[in-house]
Amino acid sequence: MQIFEELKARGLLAQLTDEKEIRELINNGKATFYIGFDPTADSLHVGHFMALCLMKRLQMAGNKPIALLGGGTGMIGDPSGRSDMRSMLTKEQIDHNIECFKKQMSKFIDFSDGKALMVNNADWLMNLNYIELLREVGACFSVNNMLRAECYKQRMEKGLSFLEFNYMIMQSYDFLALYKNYGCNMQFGGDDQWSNMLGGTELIRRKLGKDAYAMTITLLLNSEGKKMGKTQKGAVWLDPNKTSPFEFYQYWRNVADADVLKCIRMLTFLPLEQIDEMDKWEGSQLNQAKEILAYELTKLVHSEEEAVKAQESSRALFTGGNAAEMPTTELTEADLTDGNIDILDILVKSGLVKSRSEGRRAVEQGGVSVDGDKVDDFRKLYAGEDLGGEGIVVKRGKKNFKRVLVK
RNA sequence: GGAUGGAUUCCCGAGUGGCCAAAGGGGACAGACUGUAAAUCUGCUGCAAAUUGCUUCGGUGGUUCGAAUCCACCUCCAUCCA
Repeated sequence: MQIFEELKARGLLAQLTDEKEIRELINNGKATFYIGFDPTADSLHVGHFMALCLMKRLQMAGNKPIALLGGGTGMIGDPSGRSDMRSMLTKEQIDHNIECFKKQMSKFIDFSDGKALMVNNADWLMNLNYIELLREVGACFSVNNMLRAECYKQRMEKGLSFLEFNYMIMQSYDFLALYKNYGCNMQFGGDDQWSNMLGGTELIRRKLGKDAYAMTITLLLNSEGKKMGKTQKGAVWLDPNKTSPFEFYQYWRNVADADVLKCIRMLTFLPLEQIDEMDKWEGSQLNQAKEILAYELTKLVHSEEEAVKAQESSRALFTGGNAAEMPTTELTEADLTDGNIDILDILVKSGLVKSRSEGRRAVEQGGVSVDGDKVDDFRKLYAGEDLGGEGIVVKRGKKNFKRVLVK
């Protein structure tokens, strides 16, 4: 099966400007394509991971990827799919985030020997001259058309600043610049980028009279239509310091039945035949599929070793046993009062709850246990000595565990 | 620049001088049931030394015994006019 057919079979393809041409190019390894990443945070997340996988797949098929870091576009902020304005990032934050992105990306994509490129659009966007840009590029855009673009629609009610309105123009200019400088003839991205990407192909056609192509991948939505990879605490990060491999594993272990196969298909590199086989699974058998999903993704993002550890811990914890590998909080003597610490402090310091009030509620509702025993008094004290060595395993709710020990 | 309407807790949204830590809904969290799923039911949802105290209704001042609520100024947003 060729790459284009594989992408299609995995349900990754959303919209394409020219299906025939794109298939021809990527199946024959003739595409030089780019995907843009705006440095909005200091770590990549699951959405970026999908884009990186796409990059990797296409690279393996002989195409040349360009990872575009949005040092310039990050200064503006993409309004697509947003109901309100992004908070403005400073130049320093953006530079820092870019450094973080670079490190993480190098783990996935082979940038050696020019097999892939990494460029920063600050290199050409920051030096643009306003009048020149308006004459050169501004003339090619119809405001009427721009206003019709899907990505601005939901902002028409809430308000859209001129700053953000220009995002599309910057992204289009990127495509033009990459086309000219690197012969980049294709742009890929999430489906929410569609209108921005079309802006680029249109600009290239007008300025150079050349054809360029755009293709979007399906956004990973759960059965409720919400973007996956988000928890109430925020995004599921790829940085192990922001989302530990165990938490990462657990996120995927807990996806809804309706979403497992879709995730396996779209996110893992497992062969399609094997996935089709799993597709027949039903009911509680799907639990196995969830384990596979969680294991495979943890392996891809972190390492095989981390995946094994996370899986073992997870199994042990949920079958009532004790696990060696689990998020741990180390306390010091300074956290103790007269050699003791109360349960609420333990909960707060381990991050299992945000405040003592919340911890108190959790205990009152019977949601807290220590080493398997339910805690029924929120005033309960623990002696420092009891937390030495292996410490204790504190559980809040069904799925939040933390080992707590005193050094 | 002018006119009008608006900003309330995670989100939507009620509240127009005390009975307001603030209705209702959504979400989140916890419990029951389960398969670490979904659905359903129940509880809960500012902070704390917790039958009490403290801090919150865009910001800053003011009126008042008492302000989310009244007044002044400011900031931001929407709609219409330029």
